Amino acid sequence: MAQNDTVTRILDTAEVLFAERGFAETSLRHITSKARVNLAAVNYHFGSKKSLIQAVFARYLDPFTERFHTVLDDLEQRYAGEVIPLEVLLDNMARTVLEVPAERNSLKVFMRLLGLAYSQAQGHLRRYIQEHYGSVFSRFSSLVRQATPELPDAERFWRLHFVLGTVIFTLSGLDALRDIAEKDYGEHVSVRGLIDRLRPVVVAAMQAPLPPLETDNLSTAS
Amino acid sequence: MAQNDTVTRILDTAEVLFAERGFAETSLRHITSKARVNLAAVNYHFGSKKSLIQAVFARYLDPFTERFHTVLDDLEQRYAGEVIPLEVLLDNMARTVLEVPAERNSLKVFMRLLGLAYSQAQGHLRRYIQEHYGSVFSRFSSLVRQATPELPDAERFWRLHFVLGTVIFTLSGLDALRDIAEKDYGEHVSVRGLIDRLRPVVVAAMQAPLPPLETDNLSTAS
DNA sequence: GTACGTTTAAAACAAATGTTTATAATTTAA
DNA sequence: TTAAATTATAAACATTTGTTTTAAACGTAC
Repeated sequence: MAQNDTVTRILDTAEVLFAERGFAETSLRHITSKARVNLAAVNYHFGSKKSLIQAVFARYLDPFTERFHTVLDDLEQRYAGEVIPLEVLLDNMARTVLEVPAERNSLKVFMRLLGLAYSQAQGHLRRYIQEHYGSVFSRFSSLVRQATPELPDAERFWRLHFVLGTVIFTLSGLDALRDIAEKDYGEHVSVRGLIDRLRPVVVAAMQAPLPPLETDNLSTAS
Repeated sequence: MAQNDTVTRILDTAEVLFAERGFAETSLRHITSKARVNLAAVNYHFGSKKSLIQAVFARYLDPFTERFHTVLDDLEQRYAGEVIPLEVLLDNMARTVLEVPAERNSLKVFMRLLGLAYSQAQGHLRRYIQEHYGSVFSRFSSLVRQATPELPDAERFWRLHFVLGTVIFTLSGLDALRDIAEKDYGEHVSVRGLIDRLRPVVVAAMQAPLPPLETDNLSTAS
């Protein structure tokens, strides 16, 4: 057995199980038995379950950030000081997101993991992602800022997260939704088809008219 | 001690802890100790942890569906055969969602629970919600259909879920986002303020131009 | 081939989990 | 007031969890 075969097999199995059932609901014994690997191997190679979770993310996010940085480099060079249009930015991001997991297991797993990273407690994960990959997001949102000068900063911040919510929520719950869509509308939808559907919606969301100024600020509900 | 005091105290504590940490990450001992109630009380009053989770949801969703049905009754009567405009439908739904938890703990908890119901495994919960509250959603989406006749059925289906994703994702992760927004833009945002921000975005998303017809269907990625 | 660092293996550990049981306390009704 | 039903309590139960330990197998360089 090659030296890193165990590590790879653990990661391959873990990412699928995590995506299917969440982090807390997936035991190391489930992972190791399905991967046909000894239980202690996880702690030996990764140190702890937390580190394993982080390693699963790193295997997607490391190549993604690297590629996305060069994509942004290319764009900045091509537009040479000119403002990069919003749709170009969004399209390139989508394309990069699609490319990275294409070689590996599946995009579905990746998006589901991203959704979990948001929704599950796992404070250590949020910290890890923020710390290791926060800079790419900063660079991207700075470009988005130049592309949407008409938006107030706070408004753009919220809309980016609105859009992020749409994408992650949809793609991470894709399986269930796809089943319904296929049953009710007899239509098989691929991930790429979904992204074609998302594009006009996302662009329209970012370019929606500004909300009316809030005159009263006597908000009560927390 | 009043007879149902224990039940109420368990529910009050459980919903907060569930919303903070998720279902699997919240132990019955944590709930009962914080609620100053005996551990066995949960199994005595609710039967199991799963049933407790369902009861937490029922306490929000039962009054919501009841109210929303009468709201829809009123609307149908007021528009008497005429098509109810999309914005009216969305506004009324938002208002109903806001009203129900206003009297109780907080809207934040409710939305966070909804987000968890989607993202956590908890197959029993999805089944429970579908079975008990599926009819309201059916009625609502049928009205949305009449309000957006220009949308193909499948497209409307997906856009409704896009929008649902935005709202649940944003409101369920509200705390973290609000902290950032307040720190970076020095702006305190209330839930109602957020909904004012969401309204134009949601409407724009639903009315976005249709995606181009997909000519090639040779999708590869799963 | 021997010695040494690395990896795998089986077993055991300590802690935490949901649930059940047996008993005590309390409320309810007659 | 007393008998019965309901609710609260403490303890124990049986699993499951992540982690550690100890020893065996493996590979590699001298």
